Amino acid sequence: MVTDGPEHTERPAALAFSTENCQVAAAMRVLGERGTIVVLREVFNGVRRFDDIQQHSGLARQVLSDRLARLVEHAILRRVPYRPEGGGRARLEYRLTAKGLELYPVLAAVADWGARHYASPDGPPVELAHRGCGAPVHAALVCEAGHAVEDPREVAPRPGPGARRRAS
Amino acid sequence: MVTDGPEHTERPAALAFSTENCQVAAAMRVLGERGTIVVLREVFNGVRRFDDIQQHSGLARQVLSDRLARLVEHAILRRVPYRPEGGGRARLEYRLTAKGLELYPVLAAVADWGARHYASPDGPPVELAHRGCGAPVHAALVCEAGHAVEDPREVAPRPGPGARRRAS
DNA sequence: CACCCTGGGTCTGATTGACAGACCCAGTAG
DNA sequence: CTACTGGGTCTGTCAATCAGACCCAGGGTG
Repeated sequence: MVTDGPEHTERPAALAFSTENCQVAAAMRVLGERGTIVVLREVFNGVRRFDDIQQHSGLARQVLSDRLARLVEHAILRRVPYRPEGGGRARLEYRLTAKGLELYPVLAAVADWGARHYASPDGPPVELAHRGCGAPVHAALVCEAGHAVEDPREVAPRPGPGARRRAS
Repeated sequence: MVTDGPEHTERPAALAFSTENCQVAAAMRVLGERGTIVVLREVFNGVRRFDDIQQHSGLARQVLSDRLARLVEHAILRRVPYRPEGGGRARLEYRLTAKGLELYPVLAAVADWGARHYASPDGPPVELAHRGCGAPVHAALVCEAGHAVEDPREVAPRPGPGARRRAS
């Protein structure tokens, strides 16, 4: 289906299928509001308290409040109360759930693409490292037969198990 | 840095660094507006004409117009005029550039996460296949030493070459 | 030639989302 | 008791998105 070839004379196959249950659309309903990915970047980088996230990300306070609430509601983040060791009142931090940690490939892929195309001359300010060996970590495409898919042109979308014909 | 461990008593290291040149933020300035990823989904799936994209995605026409213009401006998509074979007026389609194709890991990662957490009982309506062998393709984390990183907890963010101290 | 149709937009008033700044309340410490 | 701080919430203003209508250019047809 997706090639960059001369297919403009045929109706694309994808048009015949419904997008109602599309996994990309469903994910973007959760992740796609302004600032959500940036909030996740902060938490993945260890910045977990409301005010720290707000100042480091530059997001407006009630946008941040809304985004955090939604991420908690979707079980991507959880609120963890704690007491600072030097004493003082109970505070709150936001931590990733297992579901939230599964967003690491999304964040890594966005970071890789951003670094490749928009990095400053010095390179990106953050890189991901493999704890085992210290080598940098990247997002990649791999197939279930174990092949590394280096060229995006080797990927073809096709109808999946939940594909439904559009009523038209 | 990012563990889910008991680090809440220390200031997170990431706070000391500026986010001004962050690759995630830079990418999200391009990709993060409402509907952009969904537009890219359409084009990756072979839906390339304005009206087809509009109807299939459900986006409002001037939001779509704006998003397409921005994607063209950022050299992610290009406009290609063509003539239908049965005759008729010149038409336009939107095609991915090489830079645009490099977003496949982003789209795949989003799709994987969406399918895992929000798929309908039948499963996702679209899957990606490896042209060489036909096996399904996924986004994965790999390190530069060649290891597959299966557990997100094995990933640690660290300051990269472009890391800059915050003035505070 | 005139007329019609279609494709890729653009426009408009109404609704919703984001902003800066101010404010609030609860939990501590002194 | 007062003061301070942390995690929010509120308010008026501005920006983004919506549905529906409209526009214009490039064709084909009679």
